[in-house]
Amino acid sequence: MIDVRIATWNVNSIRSRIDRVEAWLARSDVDVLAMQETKARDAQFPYARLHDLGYEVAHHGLNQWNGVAILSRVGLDDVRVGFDGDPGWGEPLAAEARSIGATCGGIRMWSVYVPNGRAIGDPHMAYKLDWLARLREQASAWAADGTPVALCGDWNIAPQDDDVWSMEYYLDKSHVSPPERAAFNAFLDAGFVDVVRPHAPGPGVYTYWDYQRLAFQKRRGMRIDFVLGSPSFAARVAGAAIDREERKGAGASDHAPVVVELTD
DNA sequence: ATGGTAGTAGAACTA
Repeated sequence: MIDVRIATWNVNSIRSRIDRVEAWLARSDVDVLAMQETKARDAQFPYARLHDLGYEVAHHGLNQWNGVAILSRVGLDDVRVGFDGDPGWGEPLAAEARSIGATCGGIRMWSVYVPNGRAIGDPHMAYKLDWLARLREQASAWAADGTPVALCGDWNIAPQDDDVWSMEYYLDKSHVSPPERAAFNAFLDAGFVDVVRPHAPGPGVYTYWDYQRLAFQKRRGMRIDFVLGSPSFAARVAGAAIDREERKGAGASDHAPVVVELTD
């Protein structure tokens, strides 16, 4: 085992964000990055520029939507695209590019982009809940033998009232509904731990701010990006932080990177 | 005020 810095970041298009991603990797010094919403097919992904920074890269992208990747400079083995039981979407029903796993520095990393339920009662909401239930089943199995597992990504759920800038605003909207929170809490009940919250407690601590209505400037955000660690992973967490500085300025993603430091 | 921004696209869809 080695000391490792891992991170998760919804980049909202790798092709439009590659300059900022490169600069952030250089100054953040992370060893492993789980990326979501690359919005690119594999053939469009800028592998070479990330290789030049010293990272091995596994990407899964089928079209202009979704897309997930894992970057690592501490090994990238046993890459797995998707998980058993992914309910899929569309006609014909097919798994979207929302999950990829790899073993990096002894950690089983997963980059997950949980479906956006859009609205209460929307068919996308049922898909989201089903997708999460299936992922939880698999995640429990991955961690059952004591393997350190990290489920990293954009969960599109704000599990606690303090995780949104206004519960009044989100009343009866997606991301805060009881079924979504139950789907998230099922991971905690299964033994996974939100390893960032103790090091970045709320209220007022978020990972996502809408591009519209000056949400970032008005501090109107949501905490929806999480690293959920299995017990053996959580035991090694020495620190964590949300890099809200990266949300600033022209050309920022609407999500901030979330960094977790592990010790031996 | 049923808006606003940003991404993929090259019109509308997604978030």
